[in-house]
Amino acid sequence: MNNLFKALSHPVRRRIIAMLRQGPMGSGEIAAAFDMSWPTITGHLNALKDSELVSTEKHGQSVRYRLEISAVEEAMAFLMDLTGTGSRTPEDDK
Amino acid sequence: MNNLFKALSHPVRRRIIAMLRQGPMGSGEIAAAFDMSWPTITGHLNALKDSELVSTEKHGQSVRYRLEISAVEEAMAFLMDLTGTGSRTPEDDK
DNA sequence: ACCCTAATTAGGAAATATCCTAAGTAAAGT
DNA sequence: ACTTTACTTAGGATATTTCCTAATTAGGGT
Repeated sequence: MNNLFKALSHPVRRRIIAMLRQGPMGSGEIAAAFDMSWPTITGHLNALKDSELVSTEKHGQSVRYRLEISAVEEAMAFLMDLTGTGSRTPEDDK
Repeated sequence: MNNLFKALSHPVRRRIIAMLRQGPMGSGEIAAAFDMSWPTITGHLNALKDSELVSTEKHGQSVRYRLEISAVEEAMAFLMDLTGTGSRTPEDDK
């Protein structure tokens, strides 16, 4: 939960997940879209993986990154709870 | 937008906004709920104010912090766009 | 005027994040 | 076996965040 919002807190990582909305992409393909070194992007991808916002899948020598909607929904649930009037547990605050 | 997610990225700040769900609170009242110094909590409150997730209102010598639902909704809109299939603009990625 | 209560700002130490270049791994082609 | 392609890990400089204590501001009461 904490890693989730931390992952979302960087503009580059948000842009990456926005890109992945259209479907899985390779690491290099993602890196090419940014004005930063490939290793830096790998670092951001690792952060996204730690947060479970993305998952990976090897396809030969390339690695495809896929957006994990379930994690996005988890973040949304937290925010929804803030706007709604429903009941909540202390669990939500972690 | 960036400040918004950055504000949400710290567990203490998330707990604060969860507390404010039940209504506005004073700075000291909030600080008392944490095992940290009051100035540290003031720092977090300032971060929340910068992100526009909370607003303040002076009431005599005490300051009340209020949750701003509109900012929560802005964050939610970003996430919703990720899960949905609707069209999107580059504006969203900021 | 003086003090108390409520809260913030200042300054600084320690931890974490962000970015780079260089080096390493691993699959695929020749 | 060697090379190329695709990508990650290692190491390190710099920037930012997080937290503390001490000092300050501001309103209210006596």
